[in-house]
Amino acid sequence: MTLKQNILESATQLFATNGFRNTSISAIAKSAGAAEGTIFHHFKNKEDVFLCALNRAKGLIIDAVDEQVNSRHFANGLQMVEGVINVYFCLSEQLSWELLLLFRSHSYELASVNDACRTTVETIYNCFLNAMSEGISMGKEDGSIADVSTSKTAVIIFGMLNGLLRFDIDNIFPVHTLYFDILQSCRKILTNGSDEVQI
Amino acid sequence: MTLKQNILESATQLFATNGFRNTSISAIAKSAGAAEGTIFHHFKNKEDVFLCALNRAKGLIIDAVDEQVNSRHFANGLQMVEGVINVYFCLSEQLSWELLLLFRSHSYELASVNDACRTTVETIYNCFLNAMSEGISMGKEDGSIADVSTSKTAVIIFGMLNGLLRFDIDNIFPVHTLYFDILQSCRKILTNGSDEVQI
DNA sequence: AAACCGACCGAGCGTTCACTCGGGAAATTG
DNA sequence: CAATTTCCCGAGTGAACGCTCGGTCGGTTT
Repeated sequence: MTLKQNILESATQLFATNGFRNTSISAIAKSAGAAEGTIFHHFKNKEDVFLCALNRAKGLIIDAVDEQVNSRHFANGLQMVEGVINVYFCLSEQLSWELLLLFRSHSYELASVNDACRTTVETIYNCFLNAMSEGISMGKEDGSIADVSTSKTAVIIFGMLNGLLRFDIDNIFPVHTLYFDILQSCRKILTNGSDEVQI
Repeated sequence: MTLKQNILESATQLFATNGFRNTSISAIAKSAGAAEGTIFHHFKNKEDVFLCALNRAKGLIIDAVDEQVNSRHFANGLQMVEGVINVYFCLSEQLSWELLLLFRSHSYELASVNDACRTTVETIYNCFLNAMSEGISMGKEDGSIADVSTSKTAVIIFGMLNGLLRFDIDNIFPVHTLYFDILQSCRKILTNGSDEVQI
């Protein structure tokens, strides 16, 4: 582990927990065991640190999705969608710092003025959405999913996961205990009748 | 409109758009047409300004829900739930500053250490959740809604709305165009079969 | 009229923080 | 080995900002 990587990892954790503005360079330096000057040797400025941390998170998230979804085989489309949902829940624990970083408002605010940031954020979201869409269109062909709009349904289900996960993060409701209920709700959205809904 | 109210309104808009840390007292003062000292005459400190703005938002939101849901009569439970969903979408435009303020991370972070803030945030969320729960249990009695867990389903649907609304706010997807698709998905969650799903 | 009081003002203070800079140590190159 | 580059350090700087404080002004009370 090089010092530069160490800085990025510390920055990820601190930005994720305290936000961009509430995280000082000196705090990152202390956490990474580096001097303040060292950070500005490796990165242009504080914003660059955030961007590089977000890029690192993008790599980790995409790799995880590739490994746990894209390289796996699913019996049918519905199961693939459920696989994506499951991966998202798992990643919220395995890569909690990285997802928290993505959820920070600074990511979106920076994305609206910085092209590099926008593509990074979009890439992460599309990674999930594409996998979800692929599962839905596969399911529409093999009959496990009803005739719904692929892209719209993907956005709705993904938005639902995001909203519920944020409830968990923000300590509003312990949504993790609702995993099976959420899966059930997603099945209802994807299948029209109750006949196909079973555990 | 007193100067104090003016300050709270300006604070709401600035906190909502820029966040707590990125909003300076001087900016609020300038926007409200007041001097910095005046703000500290009416409020203990910057955090107090935020808290009072959040409390003001709570009042506005609860009044709106009371007026548009609790005082209205619905033909059945399902329609009441759809009414709550509709109100939530409407409020995201009518009271956009107030909802944005609630969505700011500072609200949750402050809520975890400040009792007054926590009850304020909880009150706002419970306002929607209670209305939703009431609609669901009513629907289970009149037959318009299937036999689902009232509280769990309320959280899931509300979480879905929250997640999708944030997609809109964060400029990830223009979710407002999906209103009818979202309603349709909620109906599927609330009713087991496709027989009851119709526009 | 005198005393009082709340609303309001804005200069000033102390702190925090992003960023610079000059320099040292280690690695790389010729 | 000398020269050069890379990595790393931490004191110093200037700007931003939360908050204090002494003061003015208009209305109310005695």
